[in-house]
Amino acid sequence: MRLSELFAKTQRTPPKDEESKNAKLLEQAGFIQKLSAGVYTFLPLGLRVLNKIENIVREEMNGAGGVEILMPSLHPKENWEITGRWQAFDALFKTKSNFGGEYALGPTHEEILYALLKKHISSYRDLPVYIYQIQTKFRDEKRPKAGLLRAREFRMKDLYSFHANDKDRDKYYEVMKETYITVFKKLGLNVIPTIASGGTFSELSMEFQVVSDAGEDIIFLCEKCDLAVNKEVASKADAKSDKCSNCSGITKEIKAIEAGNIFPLKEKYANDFNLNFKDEAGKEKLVSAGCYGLGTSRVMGIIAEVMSDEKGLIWPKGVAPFTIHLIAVGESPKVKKAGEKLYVDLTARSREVLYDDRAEKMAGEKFADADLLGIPLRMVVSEKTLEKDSVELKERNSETIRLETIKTFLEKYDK
RNA sequence: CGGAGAGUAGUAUAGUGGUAGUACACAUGCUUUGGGAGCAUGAAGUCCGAGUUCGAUUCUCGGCUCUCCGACCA
Repeated sequence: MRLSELFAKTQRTPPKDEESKNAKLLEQAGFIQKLSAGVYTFLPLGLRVLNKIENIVREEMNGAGGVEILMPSLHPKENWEITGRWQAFDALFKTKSNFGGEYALGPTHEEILYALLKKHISSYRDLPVYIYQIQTKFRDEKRPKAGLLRAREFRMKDLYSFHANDKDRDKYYEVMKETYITVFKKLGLNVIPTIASGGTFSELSMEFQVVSDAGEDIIFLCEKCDLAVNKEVASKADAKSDKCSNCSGITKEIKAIEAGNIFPLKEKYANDFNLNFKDEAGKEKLVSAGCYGLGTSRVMGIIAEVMSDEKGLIWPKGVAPFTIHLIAVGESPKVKKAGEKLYVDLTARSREVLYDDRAEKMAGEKFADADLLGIPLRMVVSEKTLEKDSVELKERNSETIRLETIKTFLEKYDK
């Protein structure tokens, strides 16, 4: 993409109506734009990051046997009355049709998926199934905050697994746990699997926490055996603030952000929806389920929150909006021509290049923008570099600048 | 939902009971081209409503919005 074609501008100063680091940086760099509290537009660069994140998640879910679908956001009131959550779910957005009928804007999709599956599950032969979607969720938060970390409208991957028995379900829970660890690694995030509250229908669950002062959660992490327990369930899990319940090591109290959460649903909603199947003996049984959530837009916020310096964002390679930020310095025809050619050649080699071809911009501003946008590799072409048929290369997370001939650089991507 | 703070141009800000200023961005022209350039000209703004006042962007009240702290986060 050419920067001259990117309508979304960077700001020289951070926005005054944001306090959190992720919102400040992402808005200043033109990745997102606030519409109202907790409601953001994803601008071209931000959407690219979000898509990268979601594609990594998608790939891993598929790898774990997940089958993708897309459910509606508009949920008939009736579905939510079946579980009692039309009243019980505080953050439920409710709306009405002008022609009759009330709806919820989906904050989670058990109410829809269980109803859907009644048509598709009737025998143990139909199980297990692993169904997921990546979709926009709505939660009427009393106080949205911290940019993408707690929003009213956000993106989430939610996978639901359905099993013939608890043992099978527990096995898949472990599969998902490993899958989540892999996913976050690919996303470039260090997560701490943490024992947490499972809410009303299961004793415990597992959260994937990222250490950050911006976090809303406090976890107890053992320095010796790496056992982590969310403070909210410390007593339940027999964890203490200073001593590990597992190995008697010392625990630290750390602030963290929840990036994902997996937990058993057991038979709770199967009971509400009467979702059952015939086992081998022809006996009717309730389907046992698990639920696995991962906030993809929140992950984008977390990365911005924990990976940056005073100059701007620093994206991990896997989720960066582009792999190369190409800058043409100066306006000489020679440089312009070389820049164009590099852009075309690299794009032809499947490199994702953001080309700063803005003729009217000073070099300084281009460099400042490159730092702000945080693309992993900066490539500069100028009169000076062309004297040696070269380009200048600099990683965003390093100060080292190296010169490499254009030929050598391109050859790396030939075959 | 309780508490606190803040709303002035696209962005960031100054200021005043009496014609609203600066910087960047924007438009036009000339100059400039390796870390947010220079000169000139131009366009663009006081969140909404009521009250006080001859006159309110400024004072008072109400509302709306944003941010932060707390509660909540199934």
